[in-house]
Amino acid sequence: MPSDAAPGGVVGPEQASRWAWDGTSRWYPRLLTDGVRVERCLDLRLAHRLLRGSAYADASRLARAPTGAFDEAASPLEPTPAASGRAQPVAATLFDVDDDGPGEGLPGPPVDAGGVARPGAAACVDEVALLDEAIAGSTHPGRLRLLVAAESAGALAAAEMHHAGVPWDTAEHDRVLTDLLGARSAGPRSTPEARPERMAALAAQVRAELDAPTLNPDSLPDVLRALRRAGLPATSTRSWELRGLDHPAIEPLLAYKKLSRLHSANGWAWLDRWVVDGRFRPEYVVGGVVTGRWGSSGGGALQLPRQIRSAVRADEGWSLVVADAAQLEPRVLAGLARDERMAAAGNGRDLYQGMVDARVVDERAQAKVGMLGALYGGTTGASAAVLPRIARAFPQALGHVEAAARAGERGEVVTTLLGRSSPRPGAAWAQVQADALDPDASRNAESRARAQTRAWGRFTRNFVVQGTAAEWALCWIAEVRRRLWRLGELDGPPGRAPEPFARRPHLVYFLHDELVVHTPTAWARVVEAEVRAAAAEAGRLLFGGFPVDFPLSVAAGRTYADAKG
DNA sequence: ATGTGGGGCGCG
DNA sequence: AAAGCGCGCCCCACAT
Repeated sequence: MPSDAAPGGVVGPEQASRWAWDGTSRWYPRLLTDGVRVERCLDLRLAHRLLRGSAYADASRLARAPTGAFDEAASPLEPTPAASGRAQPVAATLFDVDDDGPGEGLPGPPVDAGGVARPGAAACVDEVALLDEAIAGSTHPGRLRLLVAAESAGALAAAEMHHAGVPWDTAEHDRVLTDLLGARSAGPRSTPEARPERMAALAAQVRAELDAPTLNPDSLPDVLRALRRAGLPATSTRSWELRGLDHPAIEPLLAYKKLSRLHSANGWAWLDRWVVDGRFRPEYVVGGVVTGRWGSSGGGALQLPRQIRSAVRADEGWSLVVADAAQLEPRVLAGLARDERMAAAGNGRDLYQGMVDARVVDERAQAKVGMLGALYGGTTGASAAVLPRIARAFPQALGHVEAAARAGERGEVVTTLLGRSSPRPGAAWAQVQADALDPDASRNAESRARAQTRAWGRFTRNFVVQGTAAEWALCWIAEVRRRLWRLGELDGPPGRAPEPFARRPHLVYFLHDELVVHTPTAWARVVEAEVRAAAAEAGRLLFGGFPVDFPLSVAAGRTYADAKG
């Protein structure tokens, strides 16, 4: 169906229809371009990938099915040829569903299978049945339904954030760059002359101090050679290693590297390429990370350095509400492991401070570093030193991640709360293990195998926590999205945000445990309350009545930097 | 010329 | 101060 026949009557919040399509990123952008917002969907590709890999559904027909169209990543549709002035046919299939909440049921039979489908409307219908069967026959149907619904809702949110864009103050960005880097150079790109003023000056200083007139400070071998020639025991050019060296070239070199990073990653070239009409529009890749976190492609959306966050600026009369979940991963672990003492330490307060108050550790910093060590599998330094105290205080929680690590070391699969399973180690992994078992194996082969085993254990240890935290975050963003839309439209003139968000608070940025809402300033307090309520709801969806809470730090401001305080 | 891999560093 | 997890992107060096 052409986009002007897009589902006018089926997308309002009072409607209960759900799109089932082979890729939200493929179909939703053009609906949004037409100002159409979809309340709910089932993303068949995302669901397929999740369910096929889930240990909860490993006995399903789906788990044994040969790979097919739904195993590949969704490719975006070709842009509509401008000349035709018409949208391509929509291949998604519309299903009628009961008015149940997310996770309470997959769509029923199709009532409208319109248009040309790739992989085909009929294939979509079959796929829905296959997925439904896999869920129904799984060990945890409720969890998998929730996961599929949350992942699909996340895909909608991701497309909407791309559509709305992050409001960007180009002049402020330019000011920051000029401030730090000095005047922009007029020299041709990819030549030393292209370096901004301050970078060029620092480069000259480094060359002088190292007596290396042609040194390129961007070249590792160059820098290493020059440092060695100056009698310094450098083995790399990592900042923290350089910091330990005593030589007049070090300070300008470190300063150069810092500026160079800003210039190359988020400098004027980035601004020209990624900010259009005052909006930064990154591509989010839902489920792009093994653990279920989102990835991004283009513009480094998930690595916006603090230095330039003052350039993220709400439109006139609008504000940014920035919320982040405090100590999300340890709290998720407390819920996952049903560790009541650990949950209690974080109840209504900073979890790390709670650990000090409960005399688990002496200082907040110890709590933080020790907890990170527990989550990541740290074995050295200050982290390892406090780990035993944390293990004594929270045996349930620590036992949970230890068990995940041991399973990984045995080459087994581990699974998040809602059912995302870790990949199995690859063929290379097995080969290294086999080599070590060979009677003639060298010391080297054995230690390589041991190191690899431990590394995979650290991966699976972290997987269950990071992955479940990602599930909490998906539920959070899905709830926020739903609640914001329910607030309705503000009276008065539309803002600069594109329809359908011109008069509505809307999500513009998401970063693992943090989100940003762009809202008319008059609504900032309301938005804040909704974002908090959504976090509480996410906790209930994952952990039911288990008493673990998820406090947020929330602030409103004109810029991202202001709101972060 | 173009692709690939590693070092390095930004984010959580 | 980093380490222990997960990413993306830059530059350079080196392969083709």
